[in-house]
Amino acid sequence: MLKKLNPLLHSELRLAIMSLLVSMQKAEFTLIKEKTEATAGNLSVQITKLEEAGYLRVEKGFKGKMPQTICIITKVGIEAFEQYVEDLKEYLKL
Amino acid sequence: MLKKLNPLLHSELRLAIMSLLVSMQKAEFTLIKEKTEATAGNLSVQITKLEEAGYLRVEKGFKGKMPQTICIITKVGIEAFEQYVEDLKEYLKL
DNA sequence: AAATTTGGTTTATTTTATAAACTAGTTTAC
DNA sequence: GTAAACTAGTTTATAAAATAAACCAAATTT
Repeated sequence: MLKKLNPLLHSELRLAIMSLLVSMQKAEFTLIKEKTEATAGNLSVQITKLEEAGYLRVEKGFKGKMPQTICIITKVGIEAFEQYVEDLKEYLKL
Repeated sequence: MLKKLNPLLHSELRLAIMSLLVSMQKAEFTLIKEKTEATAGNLSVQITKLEEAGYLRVEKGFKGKMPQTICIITKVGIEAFEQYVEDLKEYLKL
């Protein structure tokens, strides 16, 4: 019947992050923060969870003198997202 | 940008309940329990939340001598479900 | 050079989901 | 006919998750 939804993706903020990255491939922390309107703390926590799952990679560097965190979606992440979409479609009757 | 998802519907079990009711219009507690594979306690709690939101109506009666709880989806519930589907589509890029 | 802002992380709190325990009655087996 | 097991739930406690608040280090502005 209905498949169990991936709990890592079935979260509004994490889904928004992944949705953004599916379109853009990579994005800065600050951009993700603007687009999702999340607090920095919440975003930091959720990015770490996605990173630990291997759904994205984090590259830390500097932009001028300011620290910069870039998130890059992985193949595993893209596949998980696509699977989640398929599973959800059955709930939504699409 | 991305709309805020209705938190009442963005829950795996509650979404499964509503998904079922969108197809069937009404269903017994026991049937919903079988189809969703939820525990009775969890189901009871989530049905109450959906009822309090006016997304479904609960009718209590007896089937022979056994108590019976029937859930009937409301217009408000159907509309909320449809709106949720529209909002989610943007996250899923459908 | 003090105050504010940027770009975050860590920790604490609140909310939510889930399971365990309980209630009330019914059916079955002795 | 009564004890045991089952049905159909509800209530309460616990676990997990989301979120916010507090913090840190460095940069920028005044």
